[in-house]
Amino acid sequence: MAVTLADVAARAGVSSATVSRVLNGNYPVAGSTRERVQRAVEELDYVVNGQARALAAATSDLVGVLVNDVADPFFGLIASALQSEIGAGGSGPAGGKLAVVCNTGGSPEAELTYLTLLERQRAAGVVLTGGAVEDEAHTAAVTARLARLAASGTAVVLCGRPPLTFPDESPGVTTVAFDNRGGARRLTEHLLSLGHRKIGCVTGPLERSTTRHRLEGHRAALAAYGLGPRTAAGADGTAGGDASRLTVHGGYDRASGYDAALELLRREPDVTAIVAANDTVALGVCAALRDRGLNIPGDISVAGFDDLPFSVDASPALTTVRIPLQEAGARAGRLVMGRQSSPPGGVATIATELMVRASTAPPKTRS
Amino acid sequence: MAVTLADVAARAGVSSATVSRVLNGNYPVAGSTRERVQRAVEELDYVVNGQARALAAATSDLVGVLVNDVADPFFGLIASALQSEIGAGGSGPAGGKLAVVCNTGGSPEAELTYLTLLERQRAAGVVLTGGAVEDEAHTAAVTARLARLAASGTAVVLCGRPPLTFPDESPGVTTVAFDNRGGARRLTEHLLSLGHRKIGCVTGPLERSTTRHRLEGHRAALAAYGLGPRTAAGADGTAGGDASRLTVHGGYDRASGYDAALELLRREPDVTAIVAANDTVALGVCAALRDRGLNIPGDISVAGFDDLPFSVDASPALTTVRIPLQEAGARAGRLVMGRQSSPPGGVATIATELMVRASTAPPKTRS
DNA sequence: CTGTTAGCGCCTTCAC
DNA sequence: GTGAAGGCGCTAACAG
Repeated sequence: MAVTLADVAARAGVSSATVSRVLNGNYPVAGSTRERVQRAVEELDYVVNGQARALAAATSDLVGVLVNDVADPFFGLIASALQSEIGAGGSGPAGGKLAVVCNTGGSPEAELTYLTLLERQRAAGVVLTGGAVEDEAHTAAVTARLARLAASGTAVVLCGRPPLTFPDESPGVTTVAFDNRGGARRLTEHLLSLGHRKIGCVTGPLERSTTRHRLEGHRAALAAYGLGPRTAAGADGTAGGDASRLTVHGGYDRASGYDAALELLRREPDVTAIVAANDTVALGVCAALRDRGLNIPGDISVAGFDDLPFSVDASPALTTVRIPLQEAGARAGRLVMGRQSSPPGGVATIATELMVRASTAPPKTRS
Repeated sequence: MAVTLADVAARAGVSSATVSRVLNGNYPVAGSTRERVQRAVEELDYVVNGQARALAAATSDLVGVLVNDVADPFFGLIASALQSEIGAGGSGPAGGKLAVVCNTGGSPEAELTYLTLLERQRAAGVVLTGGAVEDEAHTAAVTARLARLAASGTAVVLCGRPPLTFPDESPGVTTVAFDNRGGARRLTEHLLSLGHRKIGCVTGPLERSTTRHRLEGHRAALAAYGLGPRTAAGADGTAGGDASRLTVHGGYDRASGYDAALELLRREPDVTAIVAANDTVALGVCAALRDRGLNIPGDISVAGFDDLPFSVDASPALTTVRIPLQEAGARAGRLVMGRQSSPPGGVATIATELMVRASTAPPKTRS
């Protein structure tokens, strides 16, 4: 079948150990011998067997990357930057790993299943991206799994999800977190400062950390303006500011945005602005508003989140909160490769930036 | 360190061979023994060593996916569908492979490098996506490499690139091709039928097969309308239809579209329509036209290609050619897994569909 | 500097 | 049905 180390050794007239040394280059070998070996390798078109090497050396060339869906630009950008970062570099020890991309679809079970598959492969590292599902049992399961991976030498990095707390001392799991809360707060403050008071909120799935953080930021901004949610008792829903009535939950997809916008208009026709769960959802919101004959931002302002590439080309260009996803992905890549030291406390928080564009404007003055 | 088969065997009071048989389930084992083994596995939190298994059984759980860039929705959609297809299914033999995503950035060298890395890993399959670089030496190198991979049992699938011709009998390399030529032709015919005669063409990188095919389709449509490129001799550039002057090459990115549109307007201010290399480029074209104060489609019509998700939300909604990328990716996944038989001739051509939306309209009548 | 010798952890004929 | 033994291809001590 395939040519092996022994074949090369035979052809070069040396022992297989010598060939191994030449290949790995981390051991002194005489120049003439080295050349002979290299020639034999070329002539035989020899390609090392990574699995055998991995088994013998107890190393791995694989790094797992868990994403909800690579087709979603949010994850695509992270995965791309990450892959480029770990794939580059020499074919030596700390360079040239392969990225194993796993679509979990946001399913906790899939997450655990892939974690098992990666553990099977004795992956050199694992990166979990995107918001976490905030279910106690699942969090515990993931924590335990990651602790085990880390303990067995797998580098574990969290990117875009909140840090995990481990029972024992931190097993070296590092986190690249996004400042979703701060970004959301600044975004809502921007709308408030424009004069909006009835701000609809189309959020993501209830159980995800990203959803919660963005919602918290939004509410914090409202509260600072005295528009916090009132206690349910005695609330009659007359005055503006009823946070729960102005909040609609949905998925992180365009269709959810479309539906949620219609629902919002039904509940509160006077809404003057809508903050969406992310840019994709915002596009759905915009489409719904247009279909209703509403002008953006003339009649209603709309804002997204993430600043995905298409946002600037949307109609109108979307006001949003920028997350430097490629930087984050690259950083996660460096961390998982051990090319960059872990930040103090094991958590690096990536700042987010408000991008004011054409989809937000002061509310229409009442006619 | 990690718990091994032997540990499980010891705990269950059986031989390691028996444990192996229980795990793989492809051999008769007594019910009681099986239960004992399974309990031991659970109690010890045993996870098979994929590398050792791969080495011993000469199998692999890895499928390589070469893309230009996963962050590009075109590739992201293919990769996503592919991953979901191969990742699903039981953890048995023909189910549950891991997708190794490799960003080549369109570089021939990177392509070969990753092919080597995947060969190292003895990948179960390899899928090359997107247009090929049409360089003779490189094509030969890739062909040789793929022939070797295929010969050694690796399933090789081409997705979105033209079929390769192998010196010997076809080594079972199957191709999922896109009808770029037909799609481009119908798109340009659409513009011609609207009355356009000076149609600018912003194409992709010269050396890529996708670029060539789309350009061929475009030119075929023009030729059918008697607007083919005139022979250089005696051409004075007066009449419309000078294909080369109306064609600008660039990359497959937004910035290229922006620049190319400006260049096109410089060369030929009377252009009434522009077909772009793909949707991303089209967005750049639209941005440039807007910045020039031109209305789309009032002053100039613009069309894209691929029908990426954001195209429908562009301003105005983009007329484009739809390629069912997820279907293609899923099919490539099934083919590489051997779950679907190869099409006759080894080539399946995916049809493309013209999507007429708001960015194209009849040309403005001369004032 | 180079060859020899053991395994890495698992699968897979063979016997029983 | 189950155990014993050999080997997958390579690396890593250990001698020399």
